[in-house]
Amino acid sequence: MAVTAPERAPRQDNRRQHLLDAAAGLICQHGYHGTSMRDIGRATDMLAGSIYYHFASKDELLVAVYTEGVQRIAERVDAAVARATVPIKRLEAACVAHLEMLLTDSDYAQVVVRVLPEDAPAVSARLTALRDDYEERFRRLIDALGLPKSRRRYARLTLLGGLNGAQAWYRPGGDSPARIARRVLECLREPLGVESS
Amino acid sequence: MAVTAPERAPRQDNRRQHLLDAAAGLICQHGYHGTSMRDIGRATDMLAGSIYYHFASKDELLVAVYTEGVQRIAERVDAAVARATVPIKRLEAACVAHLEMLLTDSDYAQVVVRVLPEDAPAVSARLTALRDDYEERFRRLIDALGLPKSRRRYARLTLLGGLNGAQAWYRPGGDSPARIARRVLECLREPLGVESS
DNA sequence: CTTAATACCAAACAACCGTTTGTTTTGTCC
DNA sequence: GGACAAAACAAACGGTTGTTTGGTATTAAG
Repeated sequence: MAVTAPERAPRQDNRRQHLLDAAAGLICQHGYHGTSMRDIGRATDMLAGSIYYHFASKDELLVAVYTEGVQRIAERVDAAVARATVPIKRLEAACVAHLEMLLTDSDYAQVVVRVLPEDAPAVSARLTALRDDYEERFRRLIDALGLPKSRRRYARLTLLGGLNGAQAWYRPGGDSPARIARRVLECLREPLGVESS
Repeated sequence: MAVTAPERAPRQDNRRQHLLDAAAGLICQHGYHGTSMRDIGRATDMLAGSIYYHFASKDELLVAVYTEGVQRIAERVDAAVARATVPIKRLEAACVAHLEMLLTDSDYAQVVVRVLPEDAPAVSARLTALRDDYEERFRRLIDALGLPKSRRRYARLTLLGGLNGAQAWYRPGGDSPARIARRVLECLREPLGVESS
């Protein structure tokens, strides 16, 4: 084999990660429209214009944060799920990992839940696809429970709605994310049951 | 009693309502930061500056929309609840009314769920108070079910999370809002139950 | 040492933002 | 019809937005 082009090694692009971190932190605090390129620049000690060396546009920066968010939370959930074998325990592990990331461990994950795809119309389809890709995991976990098919869809949507809703009211002093996750799941496992019909 | 000042009748201020309607529609579509005063002006055939005759600021306009949103959805929910007597049926009626308003009948209600109070820091406390005031109804409806006290809080949060989450995935062609509401509530009433622990 | 890509700065761009000001139109009462 | 407030316009304010452009150190390979 001929020695192919040596391809000069690029400098280690560690500022790009710095940019993503700052963007994730600011966007999850102030929302997408509430965060300006200059805000992100200030947080990374560079000028707003310089960001365009790393990302083509603000929308593309959002897509990058979103992508990393999905990847990070998916990784953690997958690892947690793998540690259990009984289907309901696997689902519980997923809920706990999901909420721990969402509420305390990752600004990235928070961006995925907080930023609506419609906030960036030019890339909304890609954002939606990313989120769907993640939520697919929960579909499979719930399928494994053996519920009647007609109930699976709503079990998933209610569960995720209940979990993600915690973002709106969670405060660090109260119940831990893991406890919240288990109690929300408990709501779906133990019937409200009282007087019938 | 002396005849008090006649107080010339103000013109019927129907443009104010027009403004509120337009603001509700635009904000629920594009979010608070995604809607400009000029957008609202365009939708009401007036100039952005003219809006300031009716509202002191953009934030105050949001508060007005929010207030009307809470009032409208609360009215409808209260009326629906009053038609039933059995506690679980009263809760079901509330869920159905809530989702019908949220998904099809009222841009105002959608604003209340979609706009985070932190989007307008100067008035966030007032927005939060308005929302809490509304959700208090669900607390009372769930209290009436006679659940153990420790479960009431999470039942409420999971239920509202599940219902409001529908805003993210609902599309007019599928299940009706009323059906969605009943199926979400069903998720909390019928145990997921399968293999135990 | 030359060459060239990397990774940034400095400055400007046009467009838009929420808001204010002064003026004009519109409607209603006496 | 003259007075007067309500309700709008027209135009600007200062500031911010996302983005572009041109230049410039830094680095590494040939």
